[in-house]
Amino acid sequence: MDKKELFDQFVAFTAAVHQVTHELTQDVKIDNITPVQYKILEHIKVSQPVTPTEISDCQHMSLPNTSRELRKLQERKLVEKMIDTEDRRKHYVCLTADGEKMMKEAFACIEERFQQLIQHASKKDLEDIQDALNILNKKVFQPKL
Amino acid sequence: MDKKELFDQFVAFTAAVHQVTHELTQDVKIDNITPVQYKILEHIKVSQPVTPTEISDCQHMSLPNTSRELRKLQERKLVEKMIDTEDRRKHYVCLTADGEKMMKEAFACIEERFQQLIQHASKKDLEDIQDALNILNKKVFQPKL
DNA sequence: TCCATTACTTATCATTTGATAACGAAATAA
DNA sequence: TTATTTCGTTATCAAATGATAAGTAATGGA
Repeated sequence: MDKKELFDQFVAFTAAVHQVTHELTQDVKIDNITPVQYKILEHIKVSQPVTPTEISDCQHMSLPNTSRELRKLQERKLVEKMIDTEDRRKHYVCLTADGEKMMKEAFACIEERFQQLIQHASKKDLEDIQDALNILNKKVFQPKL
Repeated sequence: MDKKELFDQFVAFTAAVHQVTHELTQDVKIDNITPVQYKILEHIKVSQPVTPTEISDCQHMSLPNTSRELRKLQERKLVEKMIDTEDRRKHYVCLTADGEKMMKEAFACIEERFQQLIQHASKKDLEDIQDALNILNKKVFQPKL
């Protein structure tokens, strides 16, 4: 087994993943949301409640810039902040009802495209895919330990 | 087999792929290259010779903007253009020796990090990973058809 | 020949994103 | 109490990216 070969395969694979991700998410109709703002909303959606610092770390952006984007999202009533009662420096960010609705629609659109992508897969194919996802998650993409 | 469940798994997986890709490529020492320029160089590296129109399509950017970035890369002697002798409207873009060197170093750096990522994988693990990559490529991420 | 199309360029402008300094309020440690 | 640290904000500036209009040159077809 050639590790170099595996690397080449890995590079091609990640390129394909990025390509497909782009196709699935492009032009998802969410009015006037910038890519960065969408990423933030997506992150809040799956991890809420979440603090600005956590968003900053996970999205690899500075806290001031995170704060700015959160303010814009808040002004548009897509997210809301709450102050931790224990430690009043901490803010918890959640989606508002509007924000939930928008993200739900976005995910529905993406899921529809995804289902189209695998529409021709047999029952066995689907199981194989699931197994493959599990293996790669466990052996390669697993976030630290 | 629940297709909805598979979608959720897929979303989590692609998020993990993007995360790992970011970790592998962040701070790859290539002096003053912007992310977009790096993507272009990467694309040229694996597909050269390539035309501006092809880059424009694959990188999802307009031809004028592609042209601008290529000019900057050309000014820095990282890429060079040749005119098609058959159809003199077409330009073929390639990496210069400097460009090749820079990309080779970048890939070496990324590969080193990748090998670290799978350093604890057994021989069987590596085979499993390879199989999983093949399955996903074929069943899901395969570019059209 | 004239016209339409293709491939690419230049120029310009708006928006998004990144980086940094300076500040405030709350918690914590001395 | 007085530091010091943490979490978050505002403000400002620079750079990267996106969008669009206009232009050139080559091709190919009528």
